[in-house]
Amino acid sequence: MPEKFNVRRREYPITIKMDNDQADAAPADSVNAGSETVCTVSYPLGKPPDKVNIRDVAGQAGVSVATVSMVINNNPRISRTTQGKVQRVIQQLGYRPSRPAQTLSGKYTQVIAVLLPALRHALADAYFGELLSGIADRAGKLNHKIIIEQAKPQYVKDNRHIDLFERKFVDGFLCLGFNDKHHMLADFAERQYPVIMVDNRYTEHKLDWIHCDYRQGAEQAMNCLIQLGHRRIAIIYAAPESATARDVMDVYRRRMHDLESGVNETWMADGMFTAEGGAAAADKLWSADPNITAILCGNDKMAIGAMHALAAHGIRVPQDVSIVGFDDIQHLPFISPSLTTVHLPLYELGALAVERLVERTHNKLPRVGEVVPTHLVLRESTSIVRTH
Amino acid sequence: MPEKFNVRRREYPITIKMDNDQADAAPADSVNAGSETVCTVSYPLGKPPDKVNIRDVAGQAGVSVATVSMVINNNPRISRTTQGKVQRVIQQLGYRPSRPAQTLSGKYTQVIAVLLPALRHALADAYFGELLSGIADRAGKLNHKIIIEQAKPQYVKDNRHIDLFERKFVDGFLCLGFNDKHHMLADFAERQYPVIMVDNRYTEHKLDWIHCDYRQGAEQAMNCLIQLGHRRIAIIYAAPESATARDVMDVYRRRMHDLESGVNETWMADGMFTAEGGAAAADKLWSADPNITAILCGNDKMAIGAMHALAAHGIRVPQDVSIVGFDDIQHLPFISPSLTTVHLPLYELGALAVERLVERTHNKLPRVGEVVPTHLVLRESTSIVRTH
DNA sequence: ACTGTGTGGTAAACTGTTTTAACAGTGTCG
DNA sequence: CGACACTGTTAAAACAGTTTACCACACAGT
Repeated sequence: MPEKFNVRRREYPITIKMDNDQADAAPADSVNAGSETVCTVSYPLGKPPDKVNIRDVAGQAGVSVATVSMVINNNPRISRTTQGKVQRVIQQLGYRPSRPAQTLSGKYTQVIAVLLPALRHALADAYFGELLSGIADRAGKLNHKIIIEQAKPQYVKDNRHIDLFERKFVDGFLCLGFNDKHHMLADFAERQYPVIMVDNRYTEHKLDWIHCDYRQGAEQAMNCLIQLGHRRIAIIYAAPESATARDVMDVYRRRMHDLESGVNETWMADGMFTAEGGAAAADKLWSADPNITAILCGNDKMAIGAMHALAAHGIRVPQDVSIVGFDDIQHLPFISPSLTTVHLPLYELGALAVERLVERTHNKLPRVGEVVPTHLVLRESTSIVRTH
Repeated sequence: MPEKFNVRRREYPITIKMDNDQADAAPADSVNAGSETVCTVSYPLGKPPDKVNIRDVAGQAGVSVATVSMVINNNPRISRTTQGKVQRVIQQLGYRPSRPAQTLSGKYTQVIAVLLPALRHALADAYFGELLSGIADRAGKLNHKIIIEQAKPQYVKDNRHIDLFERKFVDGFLCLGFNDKHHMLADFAERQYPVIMVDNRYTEHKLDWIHCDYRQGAEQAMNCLIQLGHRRIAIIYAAPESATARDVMDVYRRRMHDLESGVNETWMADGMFTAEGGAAAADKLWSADPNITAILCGNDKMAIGAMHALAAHGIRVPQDVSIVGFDDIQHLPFISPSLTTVHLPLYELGALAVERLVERTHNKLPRVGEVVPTHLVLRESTSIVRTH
C-alpha cells in the first residue's frame, strides 16, 4: 500500500460525477471514466464534504503536495504552467491553507504582540491610539497580525510574556509606553528575542528601540520660545527615569544654562503625563515663581492641564504665559487657545517599528536603534514674551 | 523499527534514567555510566539542545505522549499520582506546549478577532477604548488572545475577514461600531460563524448581538429632563439606520408624543457621532427654534460639541439649555459644566461579549441576543427648566 | 467462576503544512 | 560522448500536539 499517504480516506470529496458539462471557466478536468464523469467541484455544491486541504488540491491538480506548497509560497522553482494549473484548482476548490499548520511547520508565526502598560485607559489613549493605528496598518500591509497584551503585574509574574515566544505564538514584541525599568525588559534582553521598545530606549539592557527625536523636539520648542524672547522658561516633565524624558530635560537644561537666566530648579515640576498632573505642576510652578513667562510641557495632556490651571488663576495664555506641548495628538476640539506643540510622528513611528521588527525577526537586521525626526507646530498658545 | 516514531533522533537530550532520587533542583548532570545513571536536566545548562517537546516529557516521565497531553489539559482520566509525576518533569524540562501544534490538532484557536471600522482614529477613541479594555481583560482571563482588525474597504473586498475563519486563525469575531449595513455582515451570517455584534444589533441578518439598553437609557434621560420641567426637548442623533440609534429615537418620539408639546421634526438633527457634528447640529437646532430648553445627545462627543456651539452663541448650559449625553466616557478633564449623561457599561459589555462569544464558539449557546442595563449620571449640565 | 463496570493508561491515527534530499530530464560545453 | 549544470518535480521527514479505540486490571454482583 504505498499510496496510503496520498489517498487517506479523503478522495471522496472531489471525485464526483456530473453529466452536464459545466463547461465554463472550470478547466476541463473531466476524466471521463466509463459512464461516470469525474470533474472539478466548483465551490458551492453542497459544500465540500470536509475542509479541503493541500492534498486534495495536489490530487486534483495532478501534482505533489510539495508543488502545491511551493505555488502557495510563490517559489520560483515552479514553472509558470504548473503554477497556473495549481492556482486554478485552488480557486475552484476554494482552498485556504491552514495557518496553524503553516506556523507549525514554518519558521515564523506572522504575529506580533503589542505590549501596553497596564494603565486603565491605555487603549483609549490618543497617544497609544496613534501608535497602534500605525502598527495595525503596517502590520496588515506586511501580512502580519497583531495581538494586544497588557502588562499587568500578574501577567508578568506568570511569565506570560515569555510564554508567547516559547510556545511559538508570536515572532516578536513591540513595547509601548514603558518608562520604568521593568524586570520584564531584562527577561527579553537576556533571551534575545526580537523585541523593540517603541518611543523609548533602554541603555541598561541590550534592547532594540526606535523613538521620536525628543532631543530635536526639545531644541525646536526651546528655539521657538527663546526666539519669542522668553528667558524665564519652566518645564513640566514626566517619568524622569526614562531615556527620552531625560533627553528633553538635558536639552532644556543646556539651553537654559546658555541663557542669562540660567538653570533654576524651581522651574521644573513633574506632571506625571496626565492632565491633572499637569495642572498641579503648573500651580506649583506659578506659586513658586510668578515671573515665569513660558512653560514647556512633556506632552499635550499636561499642557492642557497647565492651561486650565493657569486660566483658573486668571492667567492668560499666551499673553501672560506661553505654552508648548509635545505629541500633537488629536485632542477634543474646541481647545482654546490651540496648542503650539512638537509634532511626534507617532503613526509613522508605529509603522516603522513594525517594519523593523519584521526585518529583525528575519535576521535582516542585527540590531535596531533608530530616531525619527519631529517638527514644531506653531499655533496660538505661544506669543512674544510679555513686557512688564 | 517499531520505535522509529518514539525516538526520532532526539533521544540524546533527555532519555536517561536516574538512580538518585533527583534530590536537588539544581542540574546535577552527573552521567554515571556504571550501568548508566542519568539525571534530570534542570533548565539552564547550556540550554536544552533543542526545543523540548511532548515526547521528551513523555520519555522522561516514563509515560506515553497521550498521558502528557491529558495532564496538560487537566483531563480527569489521569490519576493524581501520574499527574504529579508528569507535572514535575514538565517543570524540570521547562516544557511549553506549542500553540500552533495545539491549534492544528485541536478544535479551537483560542483567538478572537476584534473588528473595528476603518475610522482614522478608531483606536484612539474613548468609546472603542473602553470596549476594548473590557474585551482584552476578559479575554486574558479566559486564556484567549485578541487580534485587532480594521475593516478597510480593501480588507473586506479581499475577504480577509472570511479568511480568518477558513484558515483557522480565529474562533470568532467581535464587531464593534458597525452602524451601516455592511455586506460583510451578510457574509458572516450566511456562513454561521461565531460572530457577535457588540453594542448594536442587526435584525436583517441572523447575527448574534449584545448591546447596552439604549431604550432604557433614553427613558432615563427623558425622565430626567421631563421631571426637570422640560417640554421643548430637542435631540441630536446619529447613524439613524442603526438599530440602537433607532431605539433612542423611538423612545424620544413616544415620550415627546405623550407631552403637550408633541413631536416636532425641527427639533431633531444628525450629529454624526462627532464633536464637530454635534456643534453643527446644535447650531441648526438653535437657529430653527431658540425656544428649545434641552437637548438629548446620542453620545458624549456630540454633547460636548453642542455645549461649545451654544457657548459660542452666548447660551448658558444649564441655565438656558440643559444637555444630556450618552456614553459616560472618560473625557478630557476640565469640561465645564460637567456632563449629565447616560452611563453605558462599555467595559462590562466588552467583557460580556467575549464571554458570550466563547460560549457560543463552544456551542454552549445556540444564539446570543442580550441587553445590558444603563443608568443616568446626574451632573451639572442639566437643571430645572428656565422660566422666561 | 463468570459477567459487568469502571479506571488509568497507551498505540496509533490524525491535524495540514514546509522543507530537504534526491531524481529525471534537458541542454551545454569540452 | 561523457561530464556537468540546471530545471522542475517529488517522496518523505519534520513540525508538535489531540483524540480515539482499545486494553489490562481491579472490583462488585450474580
